[in-house]
Amino acid sequence: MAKELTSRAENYSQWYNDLVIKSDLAENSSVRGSMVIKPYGFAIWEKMQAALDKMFKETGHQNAYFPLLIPKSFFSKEASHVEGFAKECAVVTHYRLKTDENGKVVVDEDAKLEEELIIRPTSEAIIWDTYKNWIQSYRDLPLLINQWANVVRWEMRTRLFLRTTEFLWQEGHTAHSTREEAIEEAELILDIYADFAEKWIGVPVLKGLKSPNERFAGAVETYCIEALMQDGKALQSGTSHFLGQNFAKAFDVKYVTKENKLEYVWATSWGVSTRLMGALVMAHSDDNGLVLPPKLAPIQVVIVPIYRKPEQMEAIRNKVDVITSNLKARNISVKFDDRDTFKPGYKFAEWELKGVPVRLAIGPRDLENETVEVARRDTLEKEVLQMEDIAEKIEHLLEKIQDNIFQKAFSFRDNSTFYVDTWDEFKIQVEKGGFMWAHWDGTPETEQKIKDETKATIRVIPFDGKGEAGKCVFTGKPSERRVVFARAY
RNA sequence: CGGGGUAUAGCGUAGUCCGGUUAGCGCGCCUGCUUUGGGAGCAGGAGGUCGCAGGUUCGAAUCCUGCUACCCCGACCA
Repeated sequence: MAKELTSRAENYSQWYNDLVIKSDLAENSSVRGSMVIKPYGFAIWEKMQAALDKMFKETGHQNAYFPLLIPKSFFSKEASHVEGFAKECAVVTHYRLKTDENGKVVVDEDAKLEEELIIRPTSEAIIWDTYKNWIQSYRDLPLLINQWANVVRWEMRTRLFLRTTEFLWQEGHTAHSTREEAIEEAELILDIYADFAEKWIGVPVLKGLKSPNERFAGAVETYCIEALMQDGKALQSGTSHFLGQNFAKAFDVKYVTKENKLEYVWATSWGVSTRLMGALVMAHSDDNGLVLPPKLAPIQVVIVPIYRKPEQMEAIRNKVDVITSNLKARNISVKFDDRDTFKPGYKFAEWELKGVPVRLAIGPRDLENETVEVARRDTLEKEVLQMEDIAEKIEHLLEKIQDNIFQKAFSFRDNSTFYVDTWDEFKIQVEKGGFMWAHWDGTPETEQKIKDETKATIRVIPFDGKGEAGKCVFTGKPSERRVVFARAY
């Protein structure tokens, strides 16, 4: 294992890359733009999945699975949807390989598909084509389906977790009988996402609407949660779309009302992806490595023995067995690092790099005094505690850590949030990073011009935005409320 | 897709300009002994089609031609 991590101050983006690789979350694969998620990283993703999946099910959603390959013609049905994704679709054109005269494997040109298949960049098309058959009556509604899947978007430039060619996500697709109910659904999901981000990942988020420029292709309204990373850039962390009747009309999905009238259904779609892993890494970690929120850490407590002789190790092991079973009884995941091939100092550094929230060290001194050294990853503080009720103390400590990293991220965001009223201020602040609450005249043209000049976009039109009126920071035209600008990932 | 760069062991690199013994070093890996409260030390060892394909030459990691892949900066994006 390499010893040094690039520091955040030195090169934030290098730090992020180093950290993801060195902490064993993921690595680049031999496939352009696609990563291998390694067991340690995947364990975190599985915990995210489990928590979200539970929340979806508790709110009446069911999981299903739809095909990876989508006939090309399906994409031409919703015009703005195609336009949004056309430039980044992988296309399957043949179904067979053969060996040529030089012994090389080549595509068999005789095996050309009648109609090309698109590897899903998102599943609206195939799902709405299916829903057409599932929905006839108001009794079939609402239809609340979620899918855990992989999708492919042929991005120009990729970064581990933040943007990869193939990524894992969940996508919810719901159908409703009224506009109001669909909007309610989109908002409900947004609340779930925000809750998950804050209570599990420990990342505070702003909730609100996207501006028209940033809206999902085919949506009437896009809701989002937006987080702020340590380098002052924003990360869109989840989106929930109110699709109106766009997809119902494109795929001809109608239902009969109680009054025996034929109506198009109302729709939503919503998703979060492995990008959340990127948010997790960038929000809390430091120059020593990952800092994982206890609720998502694959290993919550690691125990490092300190010993010289085999007899000491045995005495420690006996003590550790007791602690371990007490912790497990409280649903706390523990690892006893009894590898005899590494010294304690090495192990301390390694588990720090991997972000394990709590580390216990037990040596001869502790056995003698009935104590244990407890180190917390978030603050790097160490203290020696009495062994009595240790499991309970650790359980409380984990809660405290979960809370502390959220608070820390919250005050970071607070200190990186600015009210900006003039264009000069805007241009200066944008270089420093952070969320900028500014007035905007509401036109896509102005947003585009601001983006062209500063690379900053409207990240979110927040729900809790103060209703105060003002003048657009760029054009000086009247504005009803402030919106949040930032440079984004 | 535009601009720039790189390709040598699992990883990071020296050597390339100016061709010449057996391609060197660090990390990691293997074996042994000593070590263990913040990234151990010593000794020994294994590991290389020098990105691919041609060419020049007595001789190519090094020079020439073509190809490929990857990285960085833009435009695009969850």
